[in-house]
Amino acid sequence: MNLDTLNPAQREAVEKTDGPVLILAGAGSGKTRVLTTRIAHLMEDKGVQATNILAITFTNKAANEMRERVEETIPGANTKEMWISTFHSCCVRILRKDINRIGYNRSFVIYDSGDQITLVKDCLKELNLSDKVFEPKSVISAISGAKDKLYNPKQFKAIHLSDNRMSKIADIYALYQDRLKRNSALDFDDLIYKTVELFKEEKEVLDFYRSRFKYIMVDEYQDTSKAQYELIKVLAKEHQNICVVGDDDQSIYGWRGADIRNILEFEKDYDDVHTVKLEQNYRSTQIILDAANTVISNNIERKRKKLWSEKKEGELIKIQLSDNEVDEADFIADTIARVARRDRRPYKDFAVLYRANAQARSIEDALNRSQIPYNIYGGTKFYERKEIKDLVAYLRVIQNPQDDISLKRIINVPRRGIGLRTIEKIEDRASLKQESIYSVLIDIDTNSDISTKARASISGFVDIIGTLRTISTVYPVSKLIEKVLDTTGYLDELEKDKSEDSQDRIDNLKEFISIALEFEQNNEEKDLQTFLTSVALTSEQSNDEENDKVSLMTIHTSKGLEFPVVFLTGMEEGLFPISRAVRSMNDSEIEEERRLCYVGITRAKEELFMTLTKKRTLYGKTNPSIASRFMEELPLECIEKLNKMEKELTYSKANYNILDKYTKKYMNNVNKSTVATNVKATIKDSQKETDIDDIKLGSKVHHPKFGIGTVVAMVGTDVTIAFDQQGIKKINKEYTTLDLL
DNA sequence: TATCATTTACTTTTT
DNA sequence: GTAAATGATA
Repeated sequence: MNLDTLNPAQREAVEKTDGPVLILAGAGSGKTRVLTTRIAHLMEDKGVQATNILAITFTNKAANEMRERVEETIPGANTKEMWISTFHSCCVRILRKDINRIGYNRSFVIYDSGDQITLVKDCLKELNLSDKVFEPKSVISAISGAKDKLYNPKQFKAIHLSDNRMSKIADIYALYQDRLKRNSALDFDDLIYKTVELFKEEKEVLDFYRSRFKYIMVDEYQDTSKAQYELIKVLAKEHQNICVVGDDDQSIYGWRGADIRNILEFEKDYDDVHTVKLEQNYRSTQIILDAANTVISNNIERKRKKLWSEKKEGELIKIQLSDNEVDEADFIADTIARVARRDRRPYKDFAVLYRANAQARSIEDALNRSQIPYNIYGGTKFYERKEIKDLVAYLRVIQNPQDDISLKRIINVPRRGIGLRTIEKIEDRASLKQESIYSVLIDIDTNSDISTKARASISGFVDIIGTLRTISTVYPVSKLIEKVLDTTGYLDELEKDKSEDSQDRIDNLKEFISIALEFEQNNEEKDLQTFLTSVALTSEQSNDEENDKVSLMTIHTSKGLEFPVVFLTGMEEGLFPISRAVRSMNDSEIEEERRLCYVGITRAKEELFMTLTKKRTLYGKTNPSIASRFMEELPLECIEKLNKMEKELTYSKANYNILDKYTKKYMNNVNKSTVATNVKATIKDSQKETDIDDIKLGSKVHHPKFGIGTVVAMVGTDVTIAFDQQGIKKINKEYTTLDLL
């Protein structure tokens, strides 16, 4: 194995194969190259068998890339025996083999976040808890946090004994787990949690994998959770041949359970850790690196490192201030067109990055206007579309009829006259008998409290599922899907409706069939269960990367990618760093935002543009902007302002306080008025309109529906009015006729 | 029970 | 601004 092309640090990281190794790999320092070379070195020079290697990544994409590159490095290597996979698919593989030892069904289904919400709602109903007080989303994030930290419901309850709300959530957690098990389902967090549990409880299983995985490598280690950390630790316990690669400065998934301490304290957790820092950057110009280094140096909690490059200084970072998001987008489109022409760059050299998906729209519009082709990454995912989820629910029920959540989703889709009342009755019966809904459906005839009509529909449904179940064992998945769409009448229903929307849905379903066909071609195991697993664990949409298009994505999504020209947009307080207005951010949240900014800057190879606006409309509300504090952290010698920045706009303590006050006041008004009433106060198509400028704070007005009131607040296009009879209401002045008194 | 109107939420999301 | 969830009505 020739290691001469590596730099000294990279070479050290490759050659130090035994014992714990921490590789701190800065952005663009060639870490994938180091990892693949290391695997090749293990096999070629150290005689390690492929079966003894475990390489863990976070994305399927990274796993595939790594496997391909190992194959390139050692042609003919038998990489099939090597486990190069994501945490989740690695765990599924382990669990499918042995989860029955801890009381689960080996043919479990995997629930996505949508299913989780449905299940939590069911649990809330059963516990008679309000979903207003216990918002399903926040309940799930609490449960997910608990699982990431390896707390079972009992432990979770014990920790939060003094906290009433949290201890109620612990009860929900307990029921939630119970229901998952009864449905033969695991959620994403369970995949990790249950594997750790399996290893803890079944020594035999643990020993098997311990002796198999003699060399373990973990990529993106800064993103591991406590549970993932524990999983690796327990596997590596004996041989200690564990190599983790990561960059604490690129830890941007703290909100998803990633525990940055895992990487910061790796040296404490293992004995005799060999640490290698990869600081030479092969990606960006020195100016871009200087900017990135300076910004990130404002973080306190980090391992010191400084990226350097042999590349030339390069272009200054250009900063553009626009009036609003439309102008910002136009600037981006114009600049792309100009630079593409000037430097003869293909469109795929450009990326437009933003903090929130909602920003994409205006950019899309501008690119469309300029006829610049683009690809959007992220947003609503393919598998989250209603029709796809319905279809997947059918497939799941076929594979595992115990899956109540999926069954309830499709029992009346398309409508077959099994209404809410009937379902409720069946559910009651199921929980009484501690059985699955499907088993109640099967002997529905013995059920007297259900109408004959409903009973007929139900046995029709049971017949359909029964037939499909029989077919499923012999048909390939693509054929099975066609059968499902056909026999359930799902496709018919869509075809009857001639709307554009339905045509889109039909196209999506066809797309799903071709995904199934592709699956059949690429996999040795072609059964339904394997297909469903792959659907659950894959979210990447096949964006045609071959094409010459500009890339639009969030900064999160851009991690690990690089582009010659990058636009970082919306560099404004409140948007980046983002804040949820009411609650101001704490230091660690700001540090994570700053790391995100670091990730964004370091995506650029040659040119970087940063854009911001004077005022921005987001979610239908227009607010004045203040420059992001990260702009102030850029070294002056690295930047060039394309237009003059106004003083009020720059980030400073004083300006920030003004914004803060404004935001608080704004939030107060919104809360008060929306809490006070549920009555709609918007009237469209009004004949005449009162000139809005005439209305001032304290004005007496007459509203056609609510009568006389006083204006107590005005924000954006919303007027909040205290009515004499109806209480406080928020009214959109653009759509309402108000008579000034 | 189905459909329409109205309200509500809305950061990021590798699996 | 907008999709999805909820609530009111036929």
